[in-house]
Amino acid sequence: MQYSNDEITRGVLAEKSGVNIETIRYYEKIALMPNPLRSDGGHRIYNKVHLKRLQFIRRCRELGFTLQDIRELLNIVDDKTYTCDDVKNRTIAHLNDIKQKIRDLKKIEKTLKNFVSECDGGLKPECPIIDTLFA
Amino acid sequence: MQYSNDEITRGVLAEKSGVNIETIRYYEKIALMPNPLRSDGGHRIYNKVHLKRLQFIRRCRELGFTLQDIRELLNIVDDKTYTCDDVKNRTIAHLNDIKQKIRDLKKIEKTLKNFVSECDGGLKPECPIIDTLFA
DNA sequence: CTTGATCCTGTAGTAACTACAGGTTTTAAC
DNA sequence: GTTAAAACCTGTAGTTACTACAGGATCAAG
Repeated sequence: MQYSNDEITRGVLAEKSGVNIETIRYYEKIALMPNPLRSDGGHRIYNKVHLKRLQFIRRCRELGFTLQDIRELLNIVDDKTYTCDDVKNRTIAHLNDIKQKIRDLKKIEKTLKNFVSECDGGLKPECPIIDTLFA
Repeated sequence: MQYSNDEITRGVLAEKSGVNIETIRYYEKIALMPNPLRSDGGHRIYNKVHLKRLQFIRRCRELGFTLQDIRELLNIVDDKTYTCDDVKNRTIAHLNDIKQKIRDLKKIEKTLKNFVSECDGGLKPECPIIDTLFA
């Protein structure tokens, strides 16, 4: 069995997409990726459509979308029932989540900075950080 | 069986500490919390020392420390082998993680904002966000 | 002494992967 | 044509930090 010009193995798909080879199988299991064709011996055969879809998923993940978000996006794209309005609103909702996370982390950052500034870095078993957290 | 002045049940400990009642059992299982005394009938009996420890854990979690970080902190505190220097360094290391996370999220925020600004919010199945992610 | 609240245990589910074992197929070299 | 290594196959288990449930026991109040 030979893979023709457009056809690639899972390993090659992993390389080209930047997605872990095991993760590809995982996405298939949870039906984010379709069941691919198989060789006579049972090896998966992928093509450019799979690659595009997997890259889409990877980019969405890098932007912090959950797999559920991505599933919904892919569904409306597959259906062609999506609108720019819908996608925009989903993106805004996600952006708001991200903003909230940044706010939360900044609060933590501030607290940690205060903690660090109160430590003399001495070598005795006494520390204002521990004292505060145990108060 | 009666719980005396200092002694409290798991439910009360959960309330006072702000930690979920099931989570308390989880922390015991993974040995972050010690095995408490038991009543004749097998119910857990906690006291103020448990409460302090659990609050310490909760505060650390709220600051984004992992359970492994907290385990190490508790170990050196229990041992009395901790120093201000050590705690300070751990805190700085964690602070750096937090800073990195903020940077990562800000990058995402920027990308998402760009995406949103490019959408006209129309009702047709065409959207620059989808186009970009699928490119 | 009954009843309802709380507790007990073990186990399973969540998100999003990642890694492994033990076996088969494919490919390249000879 | 054979062999050996690389890549693939499957199912399953592990990761983090919980949370929730079922089915039963205990506890406190009336």
